Amino acid sequence: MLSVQPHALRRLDGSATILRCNRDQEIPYRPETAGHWCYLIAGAVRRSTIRPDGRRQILELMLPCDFFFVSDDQGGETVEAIVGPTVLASYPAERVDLLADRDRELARELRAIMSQSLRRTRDQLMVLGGVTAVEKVGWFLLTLEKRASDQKGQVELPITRYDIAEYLSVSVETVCRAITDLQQRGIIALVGTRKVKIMDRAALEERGGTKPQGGKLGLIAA
Amino acid sequence: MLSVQPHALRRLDGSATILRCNRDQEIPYRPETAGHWCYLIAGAVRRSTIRPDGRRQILELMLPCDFFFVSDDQGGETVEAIVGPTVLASYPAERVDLLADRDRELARELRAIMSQSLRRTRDQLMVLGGVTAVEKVGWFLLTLEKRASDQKGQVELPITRYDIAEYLSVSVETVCRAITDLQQRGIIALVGTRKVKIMDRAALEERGGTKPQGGKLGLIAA
DNA sequence: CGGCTGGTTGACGAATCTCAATTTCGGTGG
DNA sequence: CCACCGAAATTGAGATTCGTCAACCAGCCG
Repeated sequence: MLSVQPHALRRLDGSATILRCNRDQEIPYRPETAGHWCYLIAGAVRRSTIRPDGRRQILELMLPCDFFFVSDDQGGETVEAIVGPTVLASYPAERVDLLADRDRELARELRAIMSQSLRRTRDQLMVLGGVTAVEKVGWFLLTLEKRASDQKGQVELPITRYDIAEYLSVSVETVCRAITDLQQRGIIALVGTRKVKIMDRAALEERGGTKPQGGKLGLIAA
Repeated sequence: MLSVQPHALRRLDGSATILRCNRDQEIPYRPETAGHWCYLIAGAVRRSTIRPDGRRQILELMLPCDFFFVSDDQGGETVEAIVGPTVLASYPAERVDLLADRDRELARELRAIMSQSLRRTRDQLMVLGGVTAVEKVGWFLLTLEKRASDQKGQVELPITRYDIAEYLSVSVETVCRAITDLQQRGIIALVGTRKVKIMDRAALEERGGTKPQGGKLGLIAA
């Protein structure tokens, strides 16, 4: 995942296939490939897995301009579109590998992409780890604002409460209660059910604690 | 992190520096570098971060034969030895990058390493996510057995209960209680406090649910 | 209008955290 | 070799948070 399109990756454009997906539809792939890299153009995508107890855990959330890899054998993971029309560009892994073999810049950017994906996963891990439900939701809102700020201080929620719950590993009800709580304390304000205004960022960061470090793109910043 | 030393990485040996660390000592680095890759020879290493509430979260646990990256600017993360004498080989990032530019096989192996690190982090994330404390500990024991099996069905715990607690995001007391519980049900047996025999693997996997997928090394298995 | 999905709120119980006390283990010095 | 010390490990009791179950509201679409 990467929010800034690195320029070396542009050289892949020639081998791109445009995919359009509906809601809850798995990202398609051609069985003859070893997987493919995707660049998300519009919509939202989740990488998720099912727990033995039947609940779903969202492992990664992709938003427009993110770059990510989809293996054909996800080993229990599924990658699917979450919202209405989701559009993405797909690049066969073989071709990417071949290009990277000859293009050192591309190779480094691929490492940078994975590095950032790793960083985000670690951030998510830290949040799941311990903080309270309100803090989890607060962190989620801040993260989302950094990644997909509608306007400064305003976030359009691209996903349902259920998805948020599965992303943060809490029950839907708890997500609702947390949002309500933040609202009543004047830290956020809801516009409809899918748009959030951040009224008191400091409080949100303090409670959420974990200032999500959106992350510059270090060259191999693990 | 990688438990199998890929052979292309051997070509780095020329530029290796051997580091020896004591317990709780941060992995040293030279300020003039952009970071370094490390190959853990003996001991154990943790990558951790401090939560706003003061608690520490272990984000990654490195065991002998693991390969991992240490950035000089960890952005709040620290990487340090956990046990007595920890020995590792260090390779400056610049040199690795330069070599990877010319060595496609090395470049691919680097991607594979990061890919596995990502997979493990996702596994950990999933465990933190929802399961009960007993299941967390069970999963941890199984994972550890796969990565560092003393003998089959026997695990030497390289780290303290406190570290386990910080890795699994539960309190130390809860870790103890979980271990006691597993013992009383005959699923595991303790030999001293730092060695565990797995008596009933099936039960452990079932309860722990999440069968930790130690992970073969797919070439770019994201 | 009726059904359905998504969202919200309340009450209750279970699991975990916190605080506190106690025991075990390892090493260190006499 | 033994006594002693501190860190690690364990156990208990009470407080708190969160999940579950259940009811209810609000758009949306046929």
